[in-house]
Amino acid sequence: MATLKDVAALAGVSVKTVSNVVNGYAFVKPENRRRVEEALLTTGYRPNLGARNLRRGRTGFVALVLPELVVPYFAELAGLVLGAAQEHEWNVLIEQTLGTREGERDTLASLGPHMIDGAIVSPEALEARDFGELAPGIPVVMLGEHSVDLPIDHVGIDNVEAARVAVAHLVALGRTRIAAIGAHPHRGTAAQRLAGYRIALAEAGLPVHDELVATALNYHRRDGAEAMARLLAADSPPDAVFCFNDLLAVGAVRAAVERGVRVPSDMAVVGFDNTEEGAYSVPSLTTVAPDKAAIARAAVDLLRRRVEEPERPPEHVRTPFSLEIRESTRGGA
Amino acid sequence: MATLKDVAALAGVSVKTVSNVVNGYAFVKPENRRRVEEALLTTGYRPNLGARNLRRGRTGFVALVLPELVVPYFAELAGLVLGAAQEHEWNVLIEQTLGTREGERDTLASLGPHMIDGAIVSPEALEARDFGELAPGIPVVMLGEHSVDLPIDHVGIDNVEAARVAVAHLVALGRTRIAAIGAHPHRGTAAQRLAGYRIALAEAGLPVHDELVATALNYHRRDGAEAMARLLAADSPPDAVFCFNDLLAVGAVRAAVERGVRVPSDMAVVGFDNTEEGAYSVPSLTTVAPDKAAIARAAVDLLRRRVEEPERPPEHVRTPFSLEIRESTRGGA
DNA sequence: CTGAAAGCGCTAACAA
DNA sequence: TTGTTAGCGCTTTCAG
Repeated sequence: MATLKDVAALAGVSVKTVSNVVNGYAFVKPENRRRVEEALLTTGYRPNLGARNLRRGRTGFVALVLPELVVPYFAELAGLVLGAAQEHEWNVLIEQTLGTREGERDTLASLGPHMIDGAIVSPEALEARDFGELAPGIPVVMLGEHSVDLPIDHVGIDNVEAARVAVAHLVALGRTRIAAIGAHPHRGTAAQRLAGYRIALAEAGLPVHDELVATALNYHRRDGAEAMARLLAADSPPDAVFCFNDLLAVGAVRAAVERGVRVPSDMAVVGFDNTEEGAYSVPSLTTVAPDKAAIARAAVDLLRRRVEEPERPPEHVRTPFSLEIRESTRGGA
Repeated sequence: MATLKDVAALAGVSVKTVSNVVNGYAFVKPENRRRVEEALLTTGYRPNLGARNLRRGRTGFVALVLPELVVPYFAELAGLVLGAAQEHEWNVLIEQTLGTREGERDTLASLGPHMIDGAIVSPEALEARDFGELAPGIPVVMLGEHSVDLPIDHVGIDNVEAARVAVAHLVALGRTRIAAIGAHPHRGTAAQRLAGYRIALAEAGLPVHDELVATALNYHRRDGAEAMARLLAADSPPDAVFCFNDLLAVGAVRAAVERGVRVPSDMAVVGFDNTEEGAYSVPSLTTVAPDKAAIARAAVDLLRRRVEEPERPPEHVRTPFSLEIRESTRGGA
């Protein structure tokens, strides 16, 4: 593998000149430039980015730390982050934490402060205060949970309002026993969505029945199915359900259908995330649609700004969302 | 950020000793070890992996090059590769090519031979011969398409046989007008699955009707829906369809249902990939289930062996698959 | 405009 | 057992 030195020797110039050509420095004698370019070609020189980075003190890598790639929301988001990062000439290192706190700690710790220029973290189990000690000196942008008190850049939607809108939609349909699936003791977003749910019910003058709030310790299809099974087994089952993500909703729909409960006539279902899966499922899923592309762009952008200017005050970017109304709350197929 | 030198100064020893302690070298005088460990702690030293790698000549990174993370099969596979790589202390850099040939070329080229120890590539548009020139000197393991003539490590299932088994299942159900969705002019796997489809029909003494073979230039849900719409609009529509991936199948089911065609009674559907989505869709999807964990493990393992021993003859690992029979070809819901 | 040389932080050969 | 030192390949003063 040819090095700068090899090229210089072949072209009969110093490494400096070669370096200048490679890095597009303007003032190089045309004759030298020509010879260097020729030598570059014949050697098939490729700069050693590791060495360059060591010298420059940056790596060209950012880490994207997320719970699980099998969760479509994260897969879609990851794809968008990859694209956004590419525009800033960043390569993305994806790390799965599997949602455990150790996973999230280890990941950030193991990369060390040297291999990455920064990290975009979508925390699940991680607590706010972990961040400081965890990634000392690593610029971090946080996704999802909104904790204004933390001095960390953050991007996400207004989860309370989004949940409120979703449940208000069910109310407007005339549903009165509206359940929620996805309550979770330690997840900030879960708490916020639950709050939105409660607000919507209160606004409608509907009581909050505790037995209609189903906990889900994971947000997979299976958990949604199990939660729905529990709700249906109760004395007076719900006539609608707001699920805290699309995966839960898909599982809930499946469990309902298996028991002969028709969606949406017997049971209206709203999800959250607007994954492509939900748009094609039968029935298609009404869902809260965060602007994922905006989230990805904002996160990468925020990270870039923080890298360039480490001392700037942390920023909280709120991205838009909409409610995507589909068959699971309509008459349709 | 503390360096080795800082630690050495603080502990009153040489960098060598500190390096020895950090790297777990056994023979260090206990007294020195103690002092170094203390200095390590008070400085909060973290090794600069970039520098270490520059010295060692390896990077600790592997690239996983795939078309799109929004495709659940790739998301699931990526998750498994991440896990398998972790066991070999590799970090994974995920690159999306968006299925274009340029994307695949650029990706491999841009990383350069220096930032990654190797690459696992799931090609879509890339042609066999591209590989040599593309990644000169980079150890590469190829996923998916099986091209024995290429001197490159490779892992995948027997696509011809898998397709044959899938279609034979439809035949056994008594279906006689069995369509295929997913024919593609340039994809090796598409050609193989089509071959398996033809073999199964031939074995059953069924004719191959060209109008029952639907092309799909992409393998997304939308493409499946469109293909199914075309098939249903024909004079004598099929009574079963074999889709070359689950996404196509999901789209096909949706298009059928929208037109009042019942699955499976009017139209049996088989997919390919065994994504979680298919297991929870309504009706749940019969599908060819490749052992994705085995693929991920084999790929990482093959890559490790190639990195260690660059001159070994290329290997072709064939991973197992099974046919997962669910509601879309059964009586069920 | 270009060359020589220092040095990013680390490992390893060689000495002591 | 530990210290000294030479690089890994690159960028970047500093001279010239």
